[in-house]
Amino acid sequence: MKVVGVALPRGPESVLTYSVPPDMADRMGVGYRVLIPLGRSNRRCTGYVVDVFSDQSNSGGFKGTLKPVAEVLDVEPVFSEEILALCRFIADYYHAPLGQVIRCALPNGLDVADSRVASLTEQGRSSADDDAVLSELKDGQRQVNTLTASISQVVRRAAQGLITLRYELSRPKVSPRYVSVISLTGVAPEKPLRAGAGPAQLLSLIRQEGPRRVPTLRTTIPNYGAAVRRLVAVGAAEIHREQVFRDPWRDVEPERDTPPTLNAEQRNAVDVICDASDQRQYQGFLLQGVTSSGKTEVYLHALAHVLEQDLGGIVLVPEIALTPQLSGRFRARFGDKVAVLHSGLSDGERLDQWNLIREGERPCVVGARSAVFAPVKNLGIIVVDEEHDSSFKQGESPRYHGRDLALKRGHGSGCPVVLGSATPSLESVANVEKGRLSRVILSKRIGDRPLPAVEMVDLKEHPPVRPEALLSQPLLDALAETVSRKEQAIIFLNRRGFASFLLCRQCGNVPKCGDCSISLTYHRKHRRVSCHYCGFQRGLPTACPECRGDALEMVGTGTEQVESVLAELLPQARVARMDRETTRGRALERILNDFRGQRIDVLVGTQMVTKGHDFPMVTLVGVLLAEQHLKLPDFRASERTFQLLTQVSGRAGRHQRPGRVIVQTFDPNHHSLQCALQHDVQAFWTAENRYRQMRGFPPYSSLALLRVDSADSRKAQQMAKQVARTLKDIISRNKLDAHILGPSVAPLERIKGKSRYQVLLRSQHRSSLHQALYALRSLDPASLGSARLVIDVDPVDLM
DNA sequence: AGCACGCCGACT
DNA sequence: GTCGGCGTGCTC
Repeated sequence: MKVVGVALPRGPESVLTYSVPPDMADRMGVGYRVLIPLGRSNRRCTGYVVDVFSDQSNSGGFKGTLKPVAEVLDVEPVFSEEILALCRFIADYYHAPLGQVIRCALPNGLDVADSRVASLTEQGRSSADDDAVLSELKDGQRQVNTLTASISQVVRRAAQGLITLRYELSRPKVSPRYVSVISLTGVAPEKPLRAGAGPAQLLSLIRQEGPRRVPTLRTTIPNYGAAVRRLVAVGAAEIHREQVFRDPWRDVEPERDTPPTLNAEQRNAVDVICDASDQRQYQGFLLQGVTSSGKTEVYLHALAHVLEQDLGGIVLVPEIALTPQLSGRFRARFGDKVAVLHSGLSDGERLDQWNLIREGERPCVVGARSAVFAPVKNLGIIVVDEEHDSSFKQGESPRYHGRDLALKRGHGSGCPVVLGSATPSLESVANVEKGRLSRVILSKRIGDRPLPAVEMVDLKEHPPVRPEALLSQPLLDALAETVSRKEQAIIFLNRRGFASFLLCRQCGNVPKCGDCSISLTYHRKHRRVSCHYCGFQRGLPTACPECRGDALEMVGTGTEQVESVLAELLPQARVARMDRETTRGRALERILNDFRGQRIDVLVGTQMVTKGHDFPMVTLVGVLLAEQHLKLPDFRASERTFQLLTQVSGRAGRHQRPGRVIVQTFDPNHHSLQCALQHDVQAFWTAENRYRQMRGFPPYSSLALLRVDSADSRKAQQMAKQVARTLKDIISRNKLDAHILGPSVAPLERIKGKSRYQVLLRSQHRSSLHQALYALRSLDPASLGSARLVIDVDPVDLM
């Protein structure tokens, strides 16, 4: 009897063993999804087959009788051995359950599971009007967990014979979509159709234009449903079902472009990458090119080469940069070979893209971090654009880093991996020095255009003329000048809303979110305050919630305020704003198009404006508060600031006209700012490296952040102490070269009603780190109680 | 995650 | 006394 190991997307974290009924044995294997009975109720759940054994001796030490697999859900595997190997690595390295990792690697919404469904019995129906629980079921059966009544209430009524409970398999949330297509059989209708009527019109339409999708006839054929039925009835036409691919490009005109000629540096970069690809060998590259040096064109040429060899490629980009413009460039070059995968897609669109990739129809994938799991066959290249970007790290379990997995997958698949950036992470630079990555440099901007001149405006010398909007005179002058030349400007401030917080002039109180230790941000447009961490909102308080005084003052500048003050000070300019608030749904596309089409002169925005955009007429970039992030309690604060400044500066002067960047700051001497001013990446690394080495931070050590969350603050603190004690114990008992920092209260002390305490585990050797983390599993999980322990390996921020 | 079991406070 | 609340433990 065959036996399989099944990993589950949620719930039990270990791989469970099931026997395989003989009739299923040849219809499944590793990579198939199966339904398996679970628990004493044998509720059926989706699981992933990760092991197949030919007999029961390999069942992982489980003693009892194995339950049989209930059903095979797929006709072909949904993940390959290659992807499974990657998932196992992630489960190991990031200390996440294997099933959860596999779930992340697959499109959403495919899972099915039994859920408990309640319906009324005859007896229940007769008393339904006098019982709140029963009356909810009058319109038919309902899933028990959607009822307002508690489970025990429902169970009791079931025992009384008022309700029947049974399990029913939920439908998958997404599945392929089909449409009916009508085509001609070639058989002429026996009796001639009445000329001019619906059926005759339809017949001649199909004769002229070929098979039609039935729903499209609605507007062209009178009474189209009847016409279709009639044509089929007389034998002239037939209906078949055809899959429709929900297309994210639906309304976007396909463009074609011709590859430009590369300069010598670009040519060289493409050549070395293609060489590695031709040899089907893993090699890691760091493509370090100043902004506007044509990195994307290098990717495009390398991909073109790979696609010519009938191999596939994956391009990972930060979510925020995955605009229609960027993916449009790939589509313009490679047409229907391109699939996109990002959070803006509906589940249906994503499933269809994923299936097209799996079937080999779309060998080129452009997507956000989870696209590293894309089922591309015969990978010839993986590109990670803006590799330094912290959004490649997933903020929830499994907390993987897309860039590191790209390297891992390339290693496993034997293909080159290209990490591109103007401001590489210190980790990648260190990997160059260790010989793990080969550095390829693009030192020249396209067309030998100079880098923009960066000027620092010391806000102590030039106090903002409008303090509430952080706008100094030099910047305002430059803006006016730019607009008068019919050129465009970008103003960057990494803070949404109108005012960052309210301050009571009487008692000094700053209204905070009830669930988070975060001050509430004022949004003028909606006259509301909101918490940027949990989304809590309320109307603008008229009085101080503490002292009831009416002296609430707005403090701190956000993009909304900058937009409004600019509109007032520069009435001749058309000012728009781009941040999370103004870019809901398709609005991002509209703003980008308007800016590109010069229907906007000045674009005020958050981080969103810094990434990858290419606007020819932008000649001025203003940074309102450059040191904004330098004071954060995070060892990467300087690195972030340098990267952000360099990226945003790179938006200026990308085409014919020279660019100018004005950086406002109260701290003009900080080395991050100075290095960005001089465009001196090398100097920044040298200084930053020295600091990291001295303090023992990555890349000179490996870190894991252990965070304990609990609604009960004392419990969280107590558990963090226990985690620290356990780790200390493990370290000394095994003589590990690792040590811990903390426990300490997290910099963001409370989020969504949970108090957070943390312990930092640090080691020179990754293996010691992992040994300690493995041993941590001996921590009695029961002692955690209602507290939750989060393990974040290689954290990108320590907040 | 979901579900069963078991131990305590609020009612008849 | 019992009902029904929720904390704790298990799922091949």
